[in-house]
Amino acid sequence: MKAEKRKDLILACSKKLFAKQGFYRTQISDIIDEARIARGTIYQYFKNKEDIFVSLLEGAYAQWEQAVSQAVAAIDLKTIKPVDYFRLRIQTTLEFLLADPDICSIVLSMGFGLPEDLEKATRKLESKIRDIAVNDFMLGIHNNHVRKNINIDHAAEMIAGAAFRSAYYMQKKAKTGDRADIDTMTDEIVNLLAPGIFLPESLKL
Amino acid sequence: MKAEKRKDLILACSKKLFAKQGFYRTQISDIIDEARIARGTIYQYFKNKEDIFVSLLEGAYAQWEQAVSQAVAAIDLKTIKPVDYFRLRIQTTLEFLLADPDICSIVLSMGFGLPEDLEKATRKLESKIRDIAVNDFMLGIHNNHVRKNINIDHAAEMIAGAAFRSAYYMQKKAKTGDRADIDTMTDEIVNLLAPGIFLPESLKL
Amino acid sequence: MKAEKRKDLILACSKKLFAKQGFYRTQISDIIDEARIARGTIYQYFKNKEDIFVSLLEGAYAQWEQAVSQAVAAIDLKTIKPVDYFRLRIQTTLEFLLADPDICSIVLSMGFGLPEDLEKATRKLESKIRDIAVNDFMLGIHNNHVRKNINIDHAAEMIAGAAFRSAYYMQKKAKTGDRADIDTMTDEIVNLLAPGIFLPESLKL
Amino acid sequence: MKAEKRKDLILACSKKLFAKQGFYRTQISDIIDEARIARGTIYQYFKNKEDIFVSLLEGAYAQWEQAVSQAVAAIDLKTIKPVDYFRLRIQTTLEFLLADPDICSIVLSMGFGLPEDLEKATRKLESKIRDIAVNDFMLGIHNNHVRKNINIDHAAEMIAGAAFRSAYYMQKKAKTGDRADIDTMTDEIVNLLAPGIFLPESLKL
DNA sequence: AATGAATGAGTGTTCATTCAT
DNA sequence: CATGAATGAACACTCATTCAT
Repeated sequence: MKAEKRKDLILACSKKLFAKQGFYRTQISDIIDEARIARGTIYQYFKNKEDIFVSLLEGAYAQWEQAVSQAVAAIDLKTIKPVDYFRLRIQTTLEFLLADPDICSIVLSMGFGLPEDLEKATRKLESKIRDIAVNDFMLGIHNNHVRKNINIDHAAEMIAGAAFRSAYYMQKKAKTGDRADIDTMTDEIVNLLAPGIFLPESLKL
Repeated sequence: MKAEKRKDLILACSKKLFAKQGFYRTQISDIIDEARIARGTIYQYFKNKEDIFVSLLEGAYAQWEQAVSQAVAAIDLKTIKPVDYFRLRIQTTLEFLLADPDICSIVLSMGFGLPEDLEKATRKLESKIRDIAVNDFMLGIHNNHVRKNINIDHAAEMIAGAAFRSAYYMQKKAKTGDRADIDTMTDEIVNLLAPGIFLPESLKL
Repeated sequence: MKAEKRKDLILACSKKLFAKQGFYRTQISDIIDEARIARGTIYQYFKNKEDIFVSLLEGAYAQWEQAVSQAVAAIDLKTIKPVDYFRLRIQTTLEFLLADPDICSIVLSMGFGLPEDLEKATRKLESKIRDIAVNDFMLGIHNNHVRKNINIDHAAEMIAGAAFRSAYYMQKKAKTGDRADIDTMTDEIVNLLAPGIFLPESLKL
Repeated sequence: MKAEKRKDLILACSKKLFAKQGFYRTQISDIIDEARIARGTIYQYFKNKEDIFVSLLEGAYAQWEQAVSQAVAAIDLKTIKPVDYFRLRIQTTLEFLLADPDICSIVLSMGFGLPEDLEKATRKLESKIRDIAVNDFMLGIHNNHVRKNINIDHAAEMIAGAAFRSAYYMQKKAKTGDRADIDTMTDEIVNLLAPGIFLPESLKL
């Protein structure tokens, strides 16, 4: 149990540093200073610096999956209105991203200039968010709630972009991430995007 | 003139490499191999590696400003319809980003993990796009075309995100960046966002 | 007694590894993996890695001394013929080296690139073999069996070299080290060297 | 040309250090101190530490081949007596080993505990000497100069061992390596080994 | 102006040893 | 006694930058 604590400590400190300085500018020295551990200790828990990074993102990915499935479990899919379903998705995503703003920064800011493995890990979370949006769109079109001429992939891409950007915006504006802020932010996103997505009659429900 | 050629060569090669591999993974060795020049030559034209990066982005920024002012000069601000003005903005931005997909990659992907100076240079272009959106929104509200309860900053942030993401999406989908692709893409963005921005009567014009 | 077992286990595993990989490439991790003990346990029985190495060689040295004295005790020094005495020396040495091929590898292959202490321990066995050869030569000259113009030191050096090399050769050729192989090998060494050492009349005895 | 000088300097200093301390105890720091160059300079000429080692041995190997072919070119193979041919081989080998005592130390002392590549490079010279001995033996048997019941491989192994050991012995005894010393040493080796190799009538020639 | 050999501070990683449990 | 997590000095190697030619 102590060991797990240690590993988590390293992950927590690394996350903070990666978020602030990125992968390359974060040195092993920074991490051990932050975690107040010895140089060698890191290598008892992680194969190398890349391994820390990948572990971090995979942890975040697991948390995200749990958050999404919890959110869906809490609603009645039979009666929920399309726009409210959309709103819930946005809200869940924002909550998750703001609960872990460092991961949000890392995913947002880590670019193409990473070794293949890290790149892949970084994009996994993003692409999963996109995939869910794609699924929702297909269902919405099938149920006659979403306009038929929408380019699903492109729209999903833009919505993912808008969500991440909003989370980034909240951080930048030093929004606290509490319920009120998230609700306001969610409303703004929904107000901006819903009219372009849903058919008028669905919107009026 | 020979000298200017040389400088441009270095910039062109660096841009390509920065776009593909990022700032940190791109080594001076890569650049001199690509440009087929000697190691020391680089330092005749640039103070250091960061200087190349900043020059690159400032060049892109200058081009962007020119593109934007040209686009505005070409239209009649008196008669243009609000949505068409919006469409033009999106189109100009997409054209610019796709004319220089490497710069697009760099701006999109270079994250917080850069030295302060580079970070600033990277964000400059992005923030300028945002600023113009903010101005347009304020004008639109004043002229009663844009709904009044919009959060201008946040909306601008999301639109910038959507634009960059769309350009990234086009690259990924290997769209050629020719007129037809850009027009389609522009329509999709406008169709998604315009209903959430403009008042119904403006939209119908 | 349990403790002694443990110490022997560490020595046995270390010997195997040192023989295969040498001193520097053999890590403490390798030894504990091989011996299936905990990291710290090693330091309960040995001061450090060097101490294991020295213990190993000193054990081998003790065994060698015992083997040599046993062999001499078994013969009648009064009646044995000079060449047979030589043959016995070679045989005893080969038997010993092949009984413990790992030690043979270690002594043969561990070179000058060791810390002074280890170097000394490694050479002790070799030099002892040489010393005995020197003594034998002196006796042989005194008794008029060995040609007088022999350079004793040099000859002893070469004979030691030949003996070790033969043992190495046997290992390499996957000779089993059983009696028949050793006898053949002994004959070959004696046939090669004896004519150059002994006076013709001694040889004919 | 300057560059070649530099490479040779690094090789010379490394050779000295490898001979004295072995591969593992010789650090890059030692080499740069000895050669009075900067850390990075080494890596301009060699891929890594192992590459220096291998280059060293391959250089020695090339020199050895040249020495051997020169020696054979200088004699009349038709008229030379078998023992004199043997003596010439021994002399050539000793001359070579003593001309470069550090290489001699390295080959003699580097053991099995090296990475595969280094091991192979180290053994190459040794095995070449053995191969030549094997060839000579086969010729000698065919011409009825060498006794037929000799085990060629084993004898070659022992002769190689004796030769290297003799060179090592000369170094240890601080023999100067000049002609007189080499001649004496050669005679001693020939006197010790020739009677066990050649048939009596060949020896008397 | 152009070159590319030389530089050396800085980096991730290893591994023998220690010590609290 | 046995354990194995923790340690940190030591290591090979990198790479942006300099500077003599």
